[in-house]
Amino acid sequence: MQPTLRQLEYLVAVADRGSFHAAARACHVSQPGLSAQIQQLEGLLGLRLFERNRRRVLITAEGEQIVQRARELLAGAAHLVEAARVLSAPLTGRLRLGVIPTIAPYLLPQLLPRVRERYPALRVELREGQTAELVALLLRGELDLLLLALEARLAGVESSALFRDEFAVAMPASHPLAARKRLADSDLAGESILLLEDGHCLRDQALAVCDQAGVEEAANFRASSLPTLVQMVAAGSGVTLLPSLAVAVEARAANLAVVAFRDPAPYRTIGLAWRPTSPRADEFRLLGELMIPSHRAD
Amino acid sequence: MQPTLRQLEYLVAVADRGSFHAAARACHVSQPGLSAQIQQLEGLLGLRLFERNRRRVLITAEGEQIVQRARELLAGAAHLVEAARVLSAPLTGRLRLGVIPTIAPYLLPQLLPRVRERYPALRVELREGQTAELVALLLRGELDLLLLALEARLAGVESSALFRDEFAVAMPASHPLAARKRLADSDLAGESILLLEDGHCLRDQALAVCDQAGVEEAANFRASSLPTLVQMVAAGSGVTLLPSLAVAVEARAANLAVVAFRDPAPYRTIGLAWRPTSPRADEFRLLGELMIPSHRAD
DNA sequence: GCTTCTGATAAGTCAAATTGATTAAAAGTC
DNA sequence: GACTTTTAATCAATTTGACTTATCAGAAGC
Repeated sequence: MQPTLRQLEYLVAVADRGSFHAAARACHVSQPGLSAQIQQLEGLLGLRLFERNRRRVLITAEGEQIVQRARELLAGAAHLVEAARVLSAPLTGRLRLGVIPTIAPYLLPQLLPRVRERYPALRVELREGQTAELVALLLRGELDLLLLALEARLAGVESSALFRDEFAVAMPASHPLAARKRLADSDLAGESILLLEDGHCLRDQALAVCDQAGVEEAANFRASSLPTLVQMVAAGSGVTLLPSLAVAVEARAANLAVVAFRDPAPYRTIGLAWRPTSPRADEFRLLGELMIPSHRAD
Repeated sequence: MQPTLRQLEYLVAVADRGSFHAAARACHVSQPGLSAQIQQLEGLLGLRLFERNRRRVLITAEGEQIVQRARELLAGAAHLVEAARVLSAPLTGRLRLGVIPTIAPYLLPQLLPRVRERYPALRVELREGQTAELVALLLRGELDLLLLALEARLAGVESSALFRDEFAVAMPASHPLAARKRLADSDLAGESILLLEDGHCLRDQALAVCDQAGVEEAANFRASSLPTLVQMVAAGSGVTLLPSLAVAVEARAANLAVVAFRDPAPYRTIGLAWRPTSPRADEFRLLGELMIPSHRAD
């Protein structure tokens, strides 16, 4: 014979709360009803799941193991239902999206209206944060999907690349290199390079480019955001690397020049990430198509 | 809301058999009862799982995906029940054990009586075969547990080492080395080494030892079993490597001498292997304790 | 000693799964 | 072309079993 999912729900509820009464309340059933189901489950499995001391409920060692399996099973059932919902109506309901600060202000203004138009039943809830924080929230189940740079260390998540975002060099308009059409890594030699503060994955990627070019970061200066960084560059404090995504917006600053690298230009990879167990992976790939620039352009 | 496990069982049955009638028969319910449950499931999930043509049942693309998840869920439920059975009464019921031919005749005669004595409710069903064949059977679910040498390529299984089985050198009693107490690798130089035929993992391990010792296999001879190999050695055709496990039995051959290697002697690792998803892993480790020589000796 | 927890028990209720009989449609058979 | 067979759906009746309320017995706190 087989236990029912409901019995397993009750089991997990009692294990979580350490009380039949509290568990019954949480499951919206009466305590005797829940007790009966637990007893039936114990009979079915042939072992005692709880020690009842008249005063306190203690889970047995065997019960602990069964509870763990029950949790996985219930999660699987929830995923099945969620997968069905996705299949019957993809991209509807709530989608909690995390975006890093060096993407959000540049991609979202074009993206969100397109999403609203294409998937009007999708309710996007945004959260801006740095990669490490977003990944932690994703794995804890407080976010559904991340939009970020895939070069960062992404442990325990599944991801899909969307497009390359090439770096360019931003400098004061008066800078000697400002008149050049294209730059090589080596042209940066001797420049004072300004970067974002710690924690931004863009900082790490820019540092990697500097490493390769043999340039060092300017001491005593780290900006907390890209707009600030650009202002400092425009004010003549140095040069910086700017992702193409940000150029259209940030290059409007007065006294700023932006010059691209020669091919092959350094780049970061913009992509999506989700929990490997998420039943919505197909949905996310579909949504990703809206985010690719060639699609935005049409 | 949540589907019930029973509904998922019915779903899988219909998907497997392509017929409501056949599925109902297999589930021991009436066809209307099963139909009703499938309809309810479709309503619950909000999608059509089957296309009914009045004549033939076709599963939809969405249904296919749900069925796959349902299968996993049902397997998980079965594993939970199985785990409970193991917890309440470990080492009872049927255990289908696969053993390789270079272990079976030497370890089982002592092991099986001990198992019968210690776990009288355990019904051991034996199957002898080479590693590759046994692993395939294990993964297909036709065996529960393997007893073999862990040096072999074991993909997709979980394993646990039991003990080291050191190699010794078997030779004709008249051989010049037969009088030595211990041998080094280098003493084998110039010898004609006889080995088992292809497919035996013991052959690969012995070859590795020969490689290290710089000795080559004798051409034109490969034995199909250890006893044959030992007979050939006793008849003067050459020398061979014999695992300690086999020495007690095989060294009884007339005109045969067996000499151990100096420390560190080459060895193979005898261990157990099972499916990573098997709920009986704890049980297997328990059984493994009976197989360790120090335990056999008491 | 009283109250107030705890979980187990008993009896009755009710929703829902199931059954058997039947129907409608499609495909094969003569 | 009429007949048989087989399909899944439908309907009414039945049974099952999860659920409820009311109650009990033991343990702890005041």
